[in-house]
Amino acid sequence: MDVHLHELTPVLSEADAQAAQQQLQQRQQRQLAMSDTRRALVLDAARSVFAEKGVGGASIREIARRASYTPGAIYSYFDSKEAIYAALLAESLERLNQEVAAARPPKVQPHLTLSAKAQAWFGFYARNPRDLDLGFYLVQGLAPRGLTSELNQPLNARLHDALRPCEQAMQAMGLSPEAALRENTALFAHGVGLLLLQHTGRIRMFGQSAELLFQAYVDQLVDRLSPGERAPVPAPDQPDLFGR
Amino acid sequence: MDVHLHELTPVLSEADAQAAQQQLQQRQQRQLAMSDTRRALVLDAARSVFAEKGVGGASIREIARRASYTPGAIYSYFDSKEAIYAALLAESLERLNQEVAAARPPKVQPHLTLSAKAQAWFGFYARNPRDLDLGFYLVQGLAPRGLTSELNQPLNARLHDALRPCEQAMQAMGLSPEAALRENTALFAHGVGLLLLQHTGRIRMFGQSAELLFQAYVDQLVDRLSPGERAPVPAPDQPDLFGR
Amino acid sequence: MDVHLHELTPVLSEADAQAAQQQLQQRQQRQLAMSDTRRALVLDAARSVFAEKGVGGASIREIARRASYTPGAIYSYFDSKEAIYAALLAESLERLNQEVAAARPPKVQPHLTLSAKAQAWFGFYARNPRDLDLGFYLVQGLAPRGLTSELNQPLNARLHDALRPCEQAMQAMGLSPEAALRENTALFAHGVGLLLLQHTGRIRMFGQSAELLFQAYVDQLVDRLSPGERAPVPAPDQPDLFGR
Amino acid sequence: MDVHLHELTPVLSEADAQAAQQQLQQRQQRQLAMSDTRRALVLDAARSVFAEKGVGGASIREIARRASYTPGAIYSYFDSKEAIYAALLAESLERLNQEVAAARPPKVQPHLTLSAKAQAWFGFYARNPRDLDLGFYLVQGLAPRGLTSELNQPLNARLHDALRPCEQAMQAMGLSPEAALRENTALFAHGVGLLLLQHTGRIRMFGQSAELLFQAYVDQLVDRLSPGERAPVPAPDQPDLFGR
DNA sequence: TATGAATGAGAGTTCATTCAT
DNA sequence: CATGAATGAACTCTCATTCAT
Repeated sequence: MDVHLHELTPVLSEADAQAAQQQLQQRQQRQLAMSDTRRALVLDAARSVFAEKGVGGASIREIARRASYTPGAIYSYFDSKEAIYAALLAESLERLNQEVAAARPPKVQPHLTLSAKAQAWFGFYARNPRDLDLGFYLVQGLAPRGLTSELNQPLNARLHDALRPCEQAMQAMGLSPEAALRENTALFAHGVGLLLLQHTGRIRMFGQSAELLFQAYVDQLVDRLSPGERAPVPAPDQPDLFGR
Repeated sequence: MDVHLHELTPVLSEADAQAAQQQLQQRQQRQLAMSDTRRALVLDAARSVFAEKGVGGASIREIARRASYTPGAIYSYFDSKEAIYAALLAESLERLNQEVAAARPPKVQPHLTLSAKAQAWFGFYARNPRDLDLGFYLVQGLAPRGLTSELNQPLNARLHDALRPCEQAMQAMGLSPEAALRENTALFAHGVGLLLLQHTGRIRMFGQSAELLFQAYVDQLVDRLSPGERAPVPAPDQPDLFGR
Repeated sequence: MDVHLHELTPVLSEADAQAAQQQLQQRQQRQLAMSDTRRALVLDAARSVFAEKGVGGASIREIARRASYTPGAIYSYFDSKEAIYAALLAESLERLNQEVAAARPPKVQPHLTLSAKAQAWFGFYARNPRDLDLGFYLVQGLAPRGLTSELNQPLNARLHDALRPCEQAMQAMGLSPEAALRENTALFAHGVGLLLLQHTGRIRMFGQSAELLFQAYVDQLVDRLSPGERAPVPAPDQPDLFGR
Repeated sequence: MDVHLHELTPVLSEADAQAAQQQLQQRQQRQLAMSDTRRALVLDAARSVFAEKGVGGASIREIARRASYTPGAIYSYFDSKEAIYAALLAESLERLNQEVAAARPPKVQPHLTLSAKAQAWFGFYARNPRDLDLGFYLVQGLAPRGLTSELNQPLNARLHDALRPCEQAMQAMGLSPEAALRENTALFAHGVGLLLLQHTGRIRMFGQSAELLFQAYVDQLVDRLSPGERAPVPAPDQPDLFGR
C-alpha cells in the first residue's frame, strides 16, 4: 500500500528501492508477528477469565487486567466483547477439529472409525467443559456453580421425581434397577441434548426436528427393551428413520 | 396495630387469653395467607420477566415493577435474586411433575407407559423452553440469539466439520445420507445432553458417569447399524449395562 | 393506591382508618416535598455545572458530585442526561416567561408594550447567556471559549472581510463609517439569527422561511437608506410582509 | 538517506556545494509541496467528517480513517484537534469570501451591491449550514437534533409563549396576524443573532454593543409600524445611529 | 513522516442490595 | 410490610493524545 509513496521519491536507485522495500516488508512482518503475539496474549487472558468465571463473569476490565492492559487497549485488538468471544470460540473449534482429525481407529473399519471419532469430540468437551460453554453460550448466571447446593438438592430430587415414572416403566419391562437407572439417565440426556440443540438454534444446522428425533429414540428404546412390543407400523412421515 | 396487645397484657382472664390467642392465630394465619398471596404475586411477575427476557435479562427492578412493588419490597419475600430463581425453578418442577403425572398411556402396558411419560417431560420442556433455561441456568449471554449470525455462520460450519467424520463413517456402514444425518444429529444430541448433565452437576443426581454412558450409546449404535461387528466381550466394569 | 391494603384489615375502626389515611397522606406529602427538594437539588447542581462548563462539559458524574450524590442516584430523579437537560430548559423557559410577564410599559400603548416585552426577553438572554445555550443546544465544542484568540483573530478578520462589501456599499449610499458599521453588524446579526433559527428547527415553530425573511430585511434596509430606490413592485408571494 | 550528506562533508568543491544546496532546496520544496498535499488530504477528510457528523461527531480517529492515516499521523500535520478545526474554519472563510467576491449586482449601484453582497454571504451559510457550525462552534449536544421531539414540543410552545406578547402588541398596532407573525419572527431572529454574536465574542470584532443595537432595531420597528409615535429625541449616546 | 500501541480519563447507564422511616 | 433513597461497584466503550520505533 505504501509503495506509491516510494514511487513518488524517484531519487532512489533501483537497488535502494529494493532494499527499502525488503526492509519495510521485514518490519511489517515483525510488527505483524508482534501484533499477533499480543492479540494472542489478550486471547489467553480472555480464555483464562472465561475458564475461571465463565462466559457471564468475563468482563473487558478483567481480561485487560490479566493481560496487563488498560481496558481501552483491548479495543486495538478486538472490536467488541462479542468479537473476543467469537475469536475464542473459533479457536476452540479449531482445537476440537484437530483432536477429531487426530483420532484414528486401530483398524480402518467404519464402525471403529465411528466409535473413535465420536469418542474424540465427546472427550474433547468432557475434558474442556468451558469449550462447551463457549459453543452453547452457557452462562452460569447466578451462583458460581448453579444454585447453592442447599437450595439445589430438593430441586434435584423433584426433577428426579418427574423422571422416575420412566425408570419404573423400564423396571416393569424387566430391567434391573441399575440398568433402568442408566437407561433413564441416557434417555434424559438424549432429550435434554435435543432440546439444547433446538433451543440454541444448532438443530437448524442439521435441518432436523427435535420432536421427531426424540420420538425415534424412545421407539428404538422400547424396541430394544422388549422386542416385538412396538407397533409394527412405522409412522408414515419418517419411514426410514433408521433404515439403510 | 399492636395497641390492642399492649392493652391486653395487664389484666388477663383465662377466657380472654384464649380468645386473644385465637384471634392472634387467626390474624397470623390471615397474614401468612396474604404473605403467600403476595409472594406468589412477586413470583408471577418474576416468571413473566424470565419468560420474556430470559434468565440473563431478568432484573430485580423489572420484577418489582411488574409486581407493582419497589425493588426493596422484594426482599421481604425473597432473600436474594438467587432465591427467586430457586422458587421459580421449584415451581417449574411442580408443573413438570404435574404434566408427567397426568400423562397416561391408552393401555397400562410398561412400554406404552415409558413412551407416554418420556414424551410428557420432553414435551413440557419443548413447549416451555424457559423452564429448561431455569433448570440448567442457560443464559443467552452476549447477543440475543448467540452471536451475530455473520460471526456465527462460519463457526457453525466449523463445528459441523468436527462432527462430519462420524457421519461419513455411518454412510460407510451402509446408511443413506439422510439416515446418517439423522443418526449423527441424535449422536451429537446424546453426547451434548450427557455433557450438560455432567457440567451442571445433574449427572451426580443419577450417580452415573457421562463417559461410560456415551461409550454405551456408541456401542449400541454400532451394534444397531452393523450387528455382529461389535466385540462380543463386554467391558468388565459395566457388565450388565443393558442387561435385564 | 395502598388504600386497598388497608381495606383488607377490617379490624380498624372507621375513625382509625381515617386517622391512618390522614397520617399516610401527610407522610406521602412530606416525602413528595422532600423528593421535590432533592430533585431541585440535583437540578441546581446541574445548572451550576452547565453554567460553568457549558452544555458540552456537563457530565452526570460532575452533576452528581456537586449534588453530593453517587452517579447512580441521579437516575432516581431523572431518567437520562437528556431528561436533566429538558428539565433545566423547561425551568429556564419559565423564568423567561416570568420576566416577560413582569415587564410592563409606563403607559399601556401598543408600541411601548412591544418595546418593553422585546427588551424583556432580550435582556433575559443577554444577562443569562447559558439559558440561550440551553435553548439552542449551543455547545462550546473545542476550546473553553471558542478558539484560542491567537488562532481566532485572523479568522475573525477574514470573516469581517466577507462582510465588508456590504459596509462599503452602505457608505456609498451615504452612511457615515460608524453608521455603516452599525448597520452592517445589525445586518449580520439578523442573518445569523435567521440561520440559527432555521438550523435548529426553531423557524418551523414560526412557519417561516429564513430566505424570504432575510430578503425582506435587506429590502427594507435599502428602502430605509435610500428611499425610492427600491423597485416599487413587491414580490407577489409576500405581498403584505410589512403591510398593515 | 542522510548518507550522501555525510559523504559530502570531507572534501567539498565550490561547485559541488552549490549543486548540493540546490538539490537540497529542491528536495525540501518537493517535500514541502507533498506535505501540503497531504495536509490538504487530511483537511479534506476532516471536512467530510464535519459535514456528515457535525462538529460534535467529529473525532480524530474518524478523520484519520478517512484520510487513510493512523490517528497519530494526524499530529504530523496539526498540533491538535483544535488546530484542525481552525484550519477548516479558515478554509471555510476563504470559500465564503470567494462567493461574496463573485457576487456582482446587475448594475453598479450601491443599493444593488448591498443587496447582492448580503445575499451572497447569507446564501453561503444557508446552503452550507456546517460552515455556520464551524463559525460559531455550534454543536448539537445531546440528541441528534436537539431533544426528542416528545420533550421538545411543549418546550417550544413555552418559548413561543414568551414571544407572543410582542406579536400581540404588533397586532394591536394594526398589523395583520400574518404580518405580525413575520415581524415577530424577524424580531426574534435579530435578537438571537445579536446574542450569538455577543456570546461567541464575534460582536467585539465589530466593536458594537448587542444591547444598543437591539434597542435601535426595536425603535426602528416601532417607527416603521406607527410613524410619529416614537419619542423625537434620540438617545444622546447614539445620536447618528441611522443618520447619514 | 508515519505506524501501532498504549494510556488514562471519562462517558452514560445498570445493578443487587441495604436501610431508615 | 413497603417505600424511597442511596450506595458502590460494575458495565462496555470512546476519546485525544503520546511515544518508541
